[in-house]
Amino acid sequence: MTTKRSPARERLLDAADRLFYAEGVHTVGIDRIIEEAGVAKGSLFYNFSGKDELVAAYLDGRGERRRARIERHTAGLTDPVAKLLAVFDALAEAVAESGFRGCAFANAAAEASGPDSVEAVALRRYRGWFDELVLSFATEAGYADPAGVAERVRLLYDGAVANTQLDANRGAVAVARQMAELVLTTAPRN
Amino acid sequence: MTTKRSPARERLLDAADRLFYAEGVHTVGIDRIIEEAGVAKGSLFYNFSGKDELVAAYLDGRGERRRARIERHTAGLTDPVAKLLAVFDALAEAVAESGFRGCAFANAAAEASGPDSVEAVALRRYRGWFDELVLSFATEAGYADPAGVAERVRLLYDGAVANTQLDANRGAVAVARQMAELVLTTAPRN
DNA sequence: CTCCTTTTAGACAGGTCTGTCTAGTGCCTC
DNA sequence: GAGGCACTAGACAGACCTGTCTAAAAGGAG
Repeated sequence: MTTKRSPARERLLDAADRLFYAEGVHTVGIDRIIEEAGVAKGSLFYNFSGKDELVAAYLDGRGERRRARIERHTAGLTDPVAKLLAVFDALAEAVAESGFRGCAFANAAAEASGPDSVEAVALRRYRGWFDELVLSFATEAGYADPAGVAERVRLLYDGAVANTQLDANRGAVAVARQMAELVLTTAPRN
Repeated sequence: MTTKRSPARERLLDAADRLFYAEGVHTVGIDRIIEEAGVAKGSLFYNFSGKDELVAAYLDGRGERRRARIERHTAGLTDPVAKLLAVFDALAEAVAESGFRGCAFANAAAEASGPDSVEAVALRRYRGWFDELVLSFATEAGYADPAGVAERVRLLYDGAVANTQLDANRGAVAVARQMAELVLTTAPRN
């Protein structure tokens, strides 16, 4: 009952995270993953019910790491406006890592088979969390229209992600942060 | 040598446009397309060299229609700032149509097999065109930093697309346009 | 009417992909 | 040392998917 995890499971998740993110959930088959993980095919089906569950675990891991990263950047900050800006700092850090290819959830959902697929469900869950987080910061900051402020911040965030991914524009996050700063300092507060 | 097109080819393109956009290039097989088009499988391979060419033709059509839509919204306008804002009006029109599911190029590229795939090539072509268009308007408007203005407009545009798609947020385009207006009226000019 | 292009229906081949199954191997614990 | 857990290697089944092929029909143009 210890928290010790089997190495096969971890190696599978590592390989899935790398390959699914870099090349797409649909493009990468389980044979590629078990080969990269150095694991027998049986181990995949022993640890996961199937590819779908592996995909779900991959997205869960991505979400958890994103949550942790934002947490790390907002921890210690008391000003909610600073927290909103720190979300962009967290993004800048993610973008700076090699192999950035946009939002894992958005990419996975783009190739999903339907609105009930694990990819679509994971996307909705992630977006729900993210929307709520930004809205809670905006509310905490005492803006007259917190939902409107949150919407603008989200729009800039998504724009930065898309622009980085589509145009390989490395400065997009900084620009978005700058624009967010403008929005946050000029929006009316209670 | 007339411009008359074979109905089979057109019906194939119609079906491909609908299905590929709604469900993804990878998810939809040629059997689905020929069935929806009411056409024999042989006709697909008679009119196209294979699925890749059909995908390329689908994306070409999307690009052409987007170009025409923006052209329609900017035609008659003389003020380049108004032209930049008209790009958002064109987007608003596209978003209002039922079944909007984000950028066809970005979605296709997300499930592409590699950087040399027809999807990735089409995306780069489209982004090149779009970047150039926005930059040319910004230059025409006489901004001190046309590239910076273009970058901000693109970021807002992409953010609006992503926000509409990911959050089913119908007001995102209007918000993005508003923010663009702010950027365009406050940015320094020569 | 005749030629040539386009289209049809469907069988078929060859590939890939997920998932199952078997038989056996370490390894840890009791 | 016995039993259960995690894992291995690989064959195999079954589904799906692209693309080919055949034999024939429709249709317009000269």
